[in-house]
Amino acid sequence: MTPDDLSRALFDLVNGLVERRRAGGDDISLDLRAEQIVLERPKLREHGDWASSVAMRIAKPFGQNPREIATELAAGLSEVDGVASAEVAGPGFINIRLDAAAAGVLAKTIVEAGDRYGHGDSLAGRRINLEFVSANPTGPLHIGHTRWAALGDSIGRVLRAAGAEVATEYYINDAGTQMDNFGASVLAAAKGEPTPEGGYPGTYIADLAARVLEREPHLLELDEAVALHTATEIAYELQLAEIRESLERFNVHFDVWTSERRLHDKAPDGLSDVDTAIERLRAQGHIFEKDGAVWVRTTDFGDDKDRVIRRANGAYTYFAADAAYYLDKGDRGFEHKIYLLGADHHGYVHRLRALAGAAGDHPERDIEVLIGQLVSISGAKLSKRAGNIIELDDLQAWLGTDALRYTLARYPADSPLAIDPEILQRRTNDNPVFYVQYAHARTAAVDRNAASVGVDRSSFAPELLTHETESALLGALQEFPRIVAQAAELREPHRIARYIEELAGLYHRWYDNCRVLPLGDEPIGDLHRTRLWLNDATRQVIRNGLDLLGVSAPERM
RNA sequence: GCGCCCGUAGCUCAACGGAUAGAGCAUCUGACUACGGAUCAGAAGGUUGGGGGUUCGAAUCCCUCCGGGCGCGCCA
Repeated sequence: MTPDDLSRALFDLVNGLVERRRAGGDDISLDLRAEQIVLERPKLREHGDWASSVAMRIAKPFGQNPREIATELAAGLSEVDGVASAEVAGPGFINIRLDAAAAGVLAKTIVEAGDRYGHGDSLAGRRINLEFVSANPTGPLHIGHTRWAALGDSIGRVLRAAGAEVATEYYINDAGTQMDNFGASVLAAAKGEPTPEGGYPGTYIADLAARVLEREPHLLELDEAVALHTATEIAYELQLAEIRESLERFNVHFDVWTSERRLHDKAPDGLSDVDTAIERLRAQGHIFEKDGAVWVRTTDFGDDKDRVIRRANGAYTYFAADAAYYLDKGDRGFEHKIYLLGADHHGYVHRLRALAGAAGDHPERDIEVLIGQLVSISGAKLSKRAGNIIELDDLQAWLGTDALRYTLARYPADSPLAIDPEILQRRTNDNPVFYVQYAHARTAAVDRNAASVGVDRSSFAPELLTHETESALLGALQEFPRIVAQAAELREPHRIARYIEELAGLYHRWYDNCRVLPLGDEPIGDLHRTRLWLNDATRQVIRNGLDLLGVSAPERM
């Protein structure tokens, strides 16, 4: 008996009700789809395993008191196989309780599904392009990037779990003046000169300069322009490699790395991707020229002003490469593009939407911009090497990948976040990640102990799982696929974290009340063996949930 | 000035338009010679920034005011 089975049964009952009324001459206009029959997990256990508010929703077209409708539906539900009881409560809620066997079989279902439990097809057939971090390759990743890295990677995992085909992408801004300033800074450091105007501060520049000199000992003997180019290229390569390594260590993977330069490269026909992109926008009728510059009429799509795409001096703006990249994503078959941007870039949202519109796509449907607010952390040491920023590498070394990733994924992106490093370092239930990981380690310990005293999985009797902590635990386990689907739909991985925290709590309470191992010389029975299945199922779901967040599920701690 | 985001317990934050707004921390009281006490049981803590509106029902949607963050280049 899954929630889907239950809502289907309820749907049939509602339809039956409508037909009977119509046969009785009532004119009821109700167009109810099965998806609209939502079952909720009541906050209070005494309200049953599942609850539905459908009677209140359809009361108006029925022209009838919601409690009367609920009473009829509840009577029908009580007859459904696996339903122990269905009662009317409050203004017209139907509270449903499953019988123990119907609820308990889930334990075996989960164990058999394994890593796949929780995965679904709610986004099947969708091809989604997910771009995040995309930090300039001119320095180390900082705390802001760290939040988007954790969040973006988890969103990718959740979308895949919901059946979508996802490409995670990192856009490398390796063209433009910031690269010139970067190279000039490195070269100046190599010469022992002070940081030039507009250059990058921080001792990491000096470190890069030393490594550049190692690679190219004759750098300073080169012609100035050649030296600048050489320094820029080698430092760029080293810095980008460092960024990739930081991300890999942080358990964040990108499928595609796109270089902005590549978009400016001339093809054999003399046209770059950027040139082609502008022509494609022109063909759509959204390009005009003014004051010697080339513009995109982004105001047609809600932007507050039109945007220059090619300056009067002939140089392309950042926006031009972005247009080319956007079109490239579409050409590679991604209809849906998600961008994860920091709050300081929210002014760019209208431009991106306008870009989609100007390219002939749907500006609302085909592009989605998620804005992440700032994150702060008290007591973090500022990176001297990178000029008073907080570095990802330092945070990771300080707090650990698991604690950091979990914490950053635990809150919705759109609210500013203040992290307390003291709590993250504690190994008690103050610290949610340890609370959840400990619950997992405990399931593993129970498993080991069960094996050592001979409790095996040779029988499964779900009707024995009657303790209130068991039905509570089963109820939560049942919910996991819906939580994953919802997290994917809303792009909110924090829902996974909140869920596994609740699950861990329910597990600990069950553990305190229901023993898997026999006590003293008590003989091993079906109840012990069945509880071992429930232990396995909980372990599997906690592990699957942690995996969606990129956090490890330790067997021992 | 215009635009986007936020305002919930002392703190950090939850809550598909649903029932008595929930967790953790901090505070107070309890439980180990029983599968890991890194745990569990309980107490206390709120006019969801203010005021209107929409409806069976609003922290959630709309309007307005107050407070905070961020952004408004032929920069990237």
